[in-house]
Amino acid sequence: MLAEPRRREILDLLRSRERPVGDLVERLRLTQPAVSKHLKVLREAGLVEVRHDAQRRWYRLRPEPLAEVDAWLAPYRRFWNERLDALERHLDAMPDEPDEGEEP
Amino acid sequence: MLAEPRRREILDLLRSRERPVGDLVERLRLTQPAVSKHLKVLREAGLVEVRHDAQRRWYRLRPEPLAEVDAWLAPYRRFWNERLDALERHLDAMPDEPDEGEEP
DNA sequence: CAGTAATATAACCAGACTAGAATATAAAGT
DNA sequence: ACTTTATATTCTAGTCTGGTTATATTACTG
Repeated sequence: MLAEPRRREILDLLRSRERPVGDLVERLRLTQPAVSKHLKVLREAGLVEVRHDAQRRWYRLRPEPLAEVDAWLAPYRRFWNERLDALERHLDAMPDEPDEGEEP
Repeated sequence: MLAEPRRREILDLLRSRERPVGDLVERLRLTQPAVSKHLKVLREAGLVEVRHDAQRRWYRLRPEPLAEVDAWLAPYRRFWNERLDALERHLDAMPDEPDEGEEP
């Protein structure tokens, strides 16, 4: 889902402002159907929403689902902060100790 | 990459402690080759690292790459916080207004 | 050294995914 | 009503991916 680079590009573009499909087509240098299909996926995942204005469809970002990703990430953030802190303390305490590491 | 549910499960398991492959195989109820392949992907993405202990391979989490994901997510976090704040203020200010969007 | 345990790699397959071309739909403009 | 503009959908072909079975590798054990 967020692995798809085009999809991430779309999200990045929508972060600054809402945009019609044609605008995204230009910037991504993809065909219009391809973009529409990505938008469909993003819509169904709840990551974007549409506003109809005559024939134009304005797409914009929706915050909630990314908050979920963020929530999933939260425990990892704790984890890596601990580890990095520990590393810092380690380096700070013993600045010329050889590394015990196992590199294949 | 992180879209893969099995891969996320593996990461979740490794968050608590380092584990040998067989342990992951049991818990995921997947065949051993499948797990080994996921681990390869995770290794190449730098998300996990291995320690050799006789025939056993102990896998453990590496913090750095998730920090990158977090960094990618950061601007979105700003975005949705703003939006949710705005929504709150909106609901607070006009408790019985019908819903409609705001333009840039 | 033969045998076994733990894991990795190879070969293969079925389903999912993406992109393109062609076509359909929807709303305006004339 | 016909045409144009903007977007969606369908069909199809190629690629990617995750899983399985079978085999190889690596390290301990008798």
